[in-house]
Amino acid sequence: MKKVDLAACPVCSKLDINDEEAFLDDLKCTIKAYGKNELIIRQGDVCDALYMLTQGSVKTEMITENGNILGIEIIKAPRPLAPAFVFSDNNHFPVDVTALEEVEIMKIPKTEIMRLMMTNPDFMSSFMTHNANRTQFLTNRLQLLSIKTIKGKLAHFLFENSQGEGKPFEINRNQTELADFFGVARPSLARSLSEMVQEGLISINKKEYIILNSKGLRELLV
Amino acid sequence: MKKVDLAACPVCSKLDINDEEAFLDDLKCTIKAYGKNELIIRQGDVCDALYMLTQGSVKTEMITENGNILGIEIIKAPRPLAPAFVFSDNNHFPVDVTALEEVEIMKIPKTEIMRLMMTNPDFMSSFMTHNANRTQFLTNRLQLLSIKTIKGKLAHFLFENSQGEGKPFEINRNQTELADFFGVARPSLARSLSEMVQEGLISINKKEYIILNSKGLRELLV
DNA sequence: ATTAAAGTGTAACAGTTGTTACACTATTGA
DNA sequence: TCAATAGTGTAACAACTGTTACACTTTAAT
Repeated sequence: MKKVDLAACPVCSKLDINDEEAFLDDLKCTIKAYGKNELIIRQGDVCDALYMLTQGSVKTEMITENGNILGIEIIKAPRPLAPAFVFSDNNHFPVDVTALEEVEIMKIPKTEIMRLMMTNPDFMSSFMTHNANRTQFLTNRLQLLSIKTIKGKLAHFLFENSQGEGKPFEINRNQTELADFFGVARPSLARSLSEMVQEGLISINKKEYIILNSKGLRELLV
Repeated sequence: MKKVDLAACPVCSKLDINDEEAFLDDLKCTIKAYGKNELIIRQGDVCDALYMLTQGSVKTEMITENGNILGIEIIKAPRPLAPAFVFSDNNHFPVDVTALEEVEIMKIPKTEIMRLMMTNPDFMSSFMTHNANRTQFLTNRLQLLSIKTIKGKLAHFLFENSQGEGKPFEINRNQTELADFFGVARPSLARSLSEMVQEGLISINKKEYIILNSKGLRELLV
């Protein structure tokens, strides 16, 4: 079995690394590989186990009832996928999960997770914290979506990623992906971006952005 | 101390009821009362304890950066408030919490929660499930917000609450609250509602709604 | 019963976003 | 190097929503 970097995983980081092999040997789980662009999990699938992404990276996206795509996030190994849903009463996945490259998924039964939490306080604590952080992530998405104007969303998003006025920073999404992330149409996003550049609020060079006028940018949030 | 209906609380329901008194006696916690319309928790407050709503009801709402209000939900006792955030790395409350009537809040330190989870597997399981359900709730909110048209949101919302075509059902929110819930302007919501009534899709009498044409209503989601 | 407050219906207009279409540039693989 | 593909810039118009304003109805309180 390929070695997994347990220490890098948010829910396993506190495990005693010396026990790692024993830990993995004891664990009853199955591993499955997926190719690039393959659909790993479909929105609505029953979630009866913990899906741990051990190799590669995936994207998650929510398909709304009117067929639009709402980008959620990009996840890199090692990290669990939607861990909270293993325990929910209505245990269905809320998103589509698609492989961005060659991917390996470890599927750990719910009973095993329960056993780990019982016997391993550190695992339990990490698991709780990770789920709490996921909730916070969703809350942030909610906040972003609730900003009504595209420029407002952009301002919020740019402030979140910037280190300060004048300092260049990278956004590793293209316009189409950004538009999906915001839940808006691509040409509308492009229009807002070019207007903000014309107004001297920001500058854009490929995927490198600079905030030129944070005061003016902040006014878009008012 | 006023008796609390532990069995009705989602995270305590599996506790042995015979131990209830001992459970509450052992628990190191403080209780505080709030009056109607009093602000109990402010968005951004540090969350270093579990806030358990033991009496009354509250509403939670998110204030966006542009000052708009996004209604989240109405919570009735007994239920914990934002339990997941006790364990998050950035443990700040994501919402304002306001008392809708006379309210009592039990504040349980994080260390006590940890102890309960360690010593009481049923509590742990309930706590996990409850947090998972909360995540699912947020996901649903996200899905609702990501529907772009007001009529689409309404259709989604009405289907969610209806028992079927022709069967009346109650919506216990007025138009202003519904508009906040959807994150739209009140007159815009009223316009959409009256158009949907005129088109024969639904009927409205005070807070009683009926879906008259579910086929037509479903088309608003496409 | 009367008054104040809350909630609803509606209109006109401004503003923002979506849609569609097409030209152009950049990137990638053969 | 070339061709194919992906990504970007932009325009015109339609569609939808927000804003503001005001009349009206219902509810709650005194």
